[in-house]
Amino acid sequence: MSISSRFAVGIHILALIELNNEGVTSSEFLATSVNTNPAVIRKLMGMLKKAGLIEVHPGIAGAKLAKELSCITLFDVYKAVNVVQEKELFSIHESPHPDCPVGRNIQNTIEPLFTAAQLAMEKVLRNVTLEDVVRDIATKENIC
Amino acid sequence: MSISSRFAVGIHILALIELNNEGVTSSEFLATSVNTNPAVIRKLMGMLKKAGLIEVHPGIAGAKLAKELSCITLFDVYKAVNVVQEKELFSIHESPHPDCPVGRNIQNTIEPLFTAAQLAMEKVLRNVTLEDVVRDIATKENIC
DNA sequence: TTCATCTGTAACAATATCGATTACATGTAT
DNA sequence: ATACATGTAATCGATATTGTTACAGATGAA
Repeated sequence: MSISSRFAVGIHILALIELNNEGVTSSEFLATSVNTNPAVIRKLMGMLKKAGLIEVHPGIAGAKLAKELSCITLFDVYKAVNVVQEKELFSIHESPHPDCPVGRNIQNTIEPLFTAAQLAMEKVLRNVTLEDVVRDIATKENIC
Repeated sequence: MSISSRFAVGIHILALIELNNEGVTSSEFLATSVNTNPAVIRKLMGMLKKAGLIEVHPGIAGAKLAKELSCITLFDVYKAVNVVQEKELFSIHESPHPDCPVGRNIQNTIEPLFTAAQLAMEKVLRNVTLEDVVRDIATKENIC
């Protein structure tokens, strides 16, 4: 199991919109960089738009960031592209047998533990902004 | 996307082996409590056995814990049942375009961030033992 | 107005994983 | 020998992902 690459692609899209700030960042342009289909990009752009992260308009080429880079965290992207639902990173088997002490309690016992683990992961995502990502890319470019 | 319920079922199995300590914990007994098929349980028992968490023998009914409850963490179970590979909780799109500054750096930039998030989640799992789980179940039983 | 170009979106296929099911080989004790 | 357990492979339906095609709708320029 892996979390959908929509998350990684979403980050890619936002970083490229920023670094291509003076150009027109169309779905086709993005698709070439990501190496996928423009329709896939447009679907993701729709999600990012709905989450208020980018501005994009029908018939008008190009997307722009709707927020400061430093105000967009990886968690914002993660929620925008809908890869993991709240409290559902781990799935719990349904309908364990109620006549068994373990069966009738396991869900309630495990759920807060799983949620805590998920929140710890998400906390790391909250503490990284797209500015950090873009800066890292810029640094790597200058070194090479 | 959700992490396979094999993890939750693995915890269920180990907790029930403990609480049924004086009885015979066969795959059929476990399957009834979990509400699934005995073959599913046997497959999981094989994984738990391979990881050194339980003892179980062909032809002999019942499984026993191979370690102290307090020495088995949720992380041990998580690794045993093979639900998430190292550094692969998040998937990253392959083959981004090397002619683009973002395309040629995004993977290296993102990977450590994703790994850090995964490790934070796993750290929580390392800090919970099956003893904690069983104690919580026992507490819930006494209250009811 | 007409046309080219872009976004928005739906439908569909290929692939992978999960969980359940069935079947059967193998091991053990009586 | 038989009864019963584990070990394991094959298969199936359901679901999610990713890519692909197609087309409707919006926009701006000729």
